[in-house]
Amino acid sequence: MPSVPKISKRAIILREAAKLFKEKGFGGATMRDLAERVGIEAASIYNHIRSKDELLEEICFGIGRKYDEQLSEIAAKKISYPEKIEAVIAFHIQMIIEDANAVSVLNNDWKFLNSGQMIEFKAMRNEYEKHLAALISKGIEHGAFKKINVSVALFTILSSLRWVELWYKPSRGISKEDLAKDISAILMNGVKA
Amino acid sequence: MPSVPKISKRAIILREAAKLFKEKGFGGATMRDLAERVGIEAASIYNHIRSKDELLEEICFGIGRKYDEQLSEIAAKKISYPEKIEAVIAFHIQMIIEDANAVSVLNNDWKFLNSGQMIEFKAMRNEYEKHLAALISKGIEHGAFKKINVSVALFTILSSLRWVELWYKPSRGISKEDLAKDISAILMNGVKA
DNA sequence: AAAACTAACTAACGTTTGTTAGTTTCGGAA
DNA sequence: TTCCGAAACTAACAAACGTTAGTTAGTTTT
Repeated sequence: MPSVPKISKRAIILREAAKLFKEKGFGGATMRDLAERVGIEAASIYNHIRSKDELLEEICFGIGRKYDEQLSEIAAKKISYPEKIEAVIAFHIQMIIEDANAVSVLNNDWKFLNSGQMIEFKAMRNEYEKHLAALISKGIEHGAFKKINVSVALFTILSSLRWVELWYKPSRGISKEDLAKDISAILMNGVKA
Repeated sequence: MPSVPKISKRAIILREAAKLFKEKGFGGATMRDLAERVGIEAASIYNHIRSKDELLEEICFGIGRKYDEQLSEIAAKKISYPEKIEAVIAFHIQMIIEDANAVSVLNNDWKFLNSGQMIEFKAMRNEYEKHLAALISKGIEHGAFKKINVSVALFTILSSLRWVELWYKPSRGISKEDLAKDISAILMNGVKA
């Protein structure tokens, strides 16, 4: 009874893999390194997973699905378009903070997915961007946003969120709510006085 | 006389290395792969360079110095602070477009520098960010910018430029001048109508 | 013409890599 | 206690890695 683990070893391996991939990159991370962090021998890992590739796949698509779900939820809400964009900004920050390692892997190491999975991943990402672009387009039509280039706005917003991954630490003493508010303020109203 | 190359082989190797590192990451790139692209055997590369690490070092610091120089030039110009920030945006885009591969390596693979060089690199980058942050701070003091969190503004601007590396291709039919104008417009005045 | 240099080659080195096979350990159910 | 399956271990594999050694052909310098 005391030995029933609350978190499965597989989950521990995935968590440590995400951390390791973030630190060293998928190519630079070794199974022996991962094993040491988990506290077992490299060969023993294969009692829980099929391959190194499988780790990457599970991290990328696991997080990817979370993004999809959240975006769909926000899109369905009955709020204004600026509020929707602000909600997207807030949940991106939320994801980065509560799942920093996995998000980093998704952002940086997706290109090491094997070819079939990479095609699937790109399709998923394209759809996400299209979905978000549609929100901006409609916002422009409704007069809520300036008549800006939608692609430029889309990627400016998405990219401006990515640095949070590298920058955020609780020790900086700024809450995620305040951070979301500050970033939203800049993207919505700009820096110019 | 006809065999005097306009570009040294070393330069060709560096150019191809940047392209290869961008595609596969530093860890995923192999010397044999690089050699094939250059059209010689892997061992022959070592007639021109000392090590794989040296390639990374030269790419990262070469581009890093370019950034430093350009920023200093802009800071010294007698123009308004918003104009300075816009000039920074424009030259970042310029760098990304004319040296896409090397910029990508600097952004993504600096963490594979060996420890000494990595310390040096981080110091260089910190100084760059400080330099740019000072521009924003002074802009706020002069009343040219809103009273925003300087760090947040700094990283929002820097990050919002990085996607250009992944997104820009001439085939999209937008000039770098127009791109700079669109991004500047969003960062200066926001998306809200 | 001799000597030195450049830049290519082939072959191999010692490691490290992801992974497999076979074996042992151990906690819980019967 | 006995048994069983899960999960650890040790040992090893073949492939790939960055790099070195030794050599050779062609060019430049003296």
